[in-house]
Amino acid sequence: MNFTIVKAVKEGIRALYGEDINIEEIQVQNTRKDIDGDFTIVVFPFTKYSKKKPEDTAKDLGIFLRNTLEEIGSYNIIKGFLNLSMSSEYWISLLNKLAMLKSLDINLERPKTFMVEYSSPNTNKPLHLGHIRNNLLGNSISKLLKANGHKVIQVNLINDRGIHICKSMLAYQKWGNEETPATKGIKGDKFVGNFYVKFENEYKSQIKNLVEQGFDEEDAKNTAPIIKEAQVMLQDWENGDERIRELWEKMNSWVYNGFGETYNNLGISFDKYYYESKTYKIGKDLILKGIEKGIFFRKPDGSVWVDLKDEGLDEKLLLRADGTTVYITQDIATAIQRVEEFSPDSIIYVVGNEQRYHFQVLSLILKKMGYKWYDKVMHLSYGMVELPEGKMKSREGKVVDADDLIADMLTTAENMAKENGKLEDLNESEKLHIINRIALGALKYFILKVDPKRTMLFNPTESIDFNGNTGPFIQYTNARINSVLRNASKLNIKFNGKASDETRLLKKEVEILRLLQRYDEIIIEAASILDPGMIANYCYDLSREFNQYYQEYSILKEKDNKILQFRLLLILQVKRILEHGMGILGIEMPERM
RNA sequence: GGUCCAGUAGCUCAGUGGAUUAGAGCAACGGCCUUCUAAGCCGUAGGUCCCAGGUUCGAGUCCUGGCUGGAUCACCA
Repeated sequence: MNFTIVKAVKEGIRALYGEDINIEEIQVQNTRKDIDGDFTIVVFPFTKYSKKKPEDTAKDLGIFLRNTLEEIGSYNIIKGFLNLSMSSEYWISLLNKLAMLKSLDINLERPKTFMVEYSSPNTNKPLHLGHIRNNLLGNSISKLLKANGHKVIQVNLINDRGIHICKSMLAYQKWGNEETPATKGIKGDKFVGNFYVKFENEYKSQIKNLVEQGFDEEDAKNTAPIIKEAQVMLQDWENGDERIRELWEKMNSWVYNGFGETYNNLGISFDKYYYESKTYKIGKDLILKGIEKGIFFRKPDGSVWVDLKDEGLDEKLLLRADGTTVYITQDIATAIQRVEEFSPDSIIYVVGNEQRYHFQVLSLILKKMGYKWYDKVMHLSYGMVELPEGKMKSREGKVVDADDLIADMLTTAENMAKENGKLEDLNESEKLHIINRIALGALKYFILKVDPKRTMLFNPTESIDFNGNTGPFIQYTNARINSVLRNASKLNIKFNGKASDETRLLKKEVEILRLLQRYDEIIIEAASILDPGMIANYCYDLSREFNQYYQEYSILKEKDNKILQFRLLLILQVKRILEHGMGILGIEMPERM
């Protein structure tokens, strides 16, 4: 419709003032809520053609548009703004068209292929709230792109090797006593994470001792015996030492079991896993070849670097002096592998904003290596989740653990249901199912409604809300609609799934239709800036509109069958869009609550 | 110090092609359940949109400078 109006305005300016204007000059916006109208045209830019006051120009244009477009019912003018109100026939046909759509996904002639990498955990510590934001964002972005008609490959790159893993392995060797997650009765990732903490504690106390003996801080960090041992272990690992490899595989499998449980709870899955341990060698070879080609250079100590000064950056390390690889080494290899295997149009890395520099460097190195697709590497850089006392630090144990948080949400959801006297007539498993959806809905919505690039604050003492602009509010709206539809069938109301042209519409109904009309626009825009928050806020607005409508007017008590049919169709479409939108956020709707 | 990001109500956040009187939720206060689910609805109160300039008929939005907070510039990942 938007475009139809723009075209008509262009014609109008030509007919009225004889000027052929650029369509960029024509601004058609959605009319503000408190003003009558559906679309607003800003007429200020046209006054230079009309040589008239804005009000008079708007009047000319209003008359012209009303005569040209039958969809326009009426118009009004406020200052330099021409507000158009569409006819009720227009809205009803819009609703009927929407109802006939098989899918709310955008239909694209030429879908693109996106690879979305997210989660990418280290196998030395359990997941925390920051990872939750990452996982939810990655998952939701993938769904958002799919809803836009694209093909999406969701991948997870497991950082399963490196000095950090050796730290927990070493601690296990020293203090593990052959315990396992099973004998201890705790989740595998937690079990391994504990040993990582044990290492860090021992490391810290060794540094402290050395400093007391007169070493300076840097020296102490480098010469502490335990870090030396870990470095040796990393070399042994790279050399394929069997005992080390065995331990490594055992501990990693514990971690994967633990992560699997958390992913499962969050409703997240991947199409493909990449393991750093399998790609780092390819990366190393590529670097060595790069030296021969003169792309990279070796320093006297044997370490390998790339010089990015001509790109405005610094030198960057690619291989350590002892020949072991760093993070970026395998990222280079993985990117190349992915392009060869899937030739995606874009690889989106969902990684925290602290790694901006890293991905800038990655892309530039690929460019230097001669890969023309270097600009397909896209970093979706999201903000940290902070606690009231500041950033979360896993080494200091100042984190909100992912599993604990999910468990807390479940308890809260259960208490809320009890308090409100809900779900009492259901059996345990039904109750659990619904509570689970509500708890996760609250958590997911809380995280995803915030613009990804913003640093967000989480206050654990003020637990996540279930009222207001929240997931449960939207789920509740949907549950109410379900209830109306159930009652309709109990009352033997025959629903014919079509609205009649002759239905008279309430103002509130038009407001809802206006929102429904914008849904595809919202999906497209949200995808273009990779912000699921837009979807969340849209669903909230729509839910609010519906609740106001619901409170003020009765659907099922309506005597006029035409109106009743219209209302049923309207709320069914609201439900459909809410489900679709929340689905993009990875939030499932309970049938009732 | 360089680069990047952010600063909107007491708190958490919308406002993303400049446009009509800057919006929600939470917290506070006051109303609405014999009427389709009150996890809801209505109302009251709450603002120097960090500051100063500039562009514009018009700036929370664009530009410049500054202030504050965060990230980053590692043989960490």
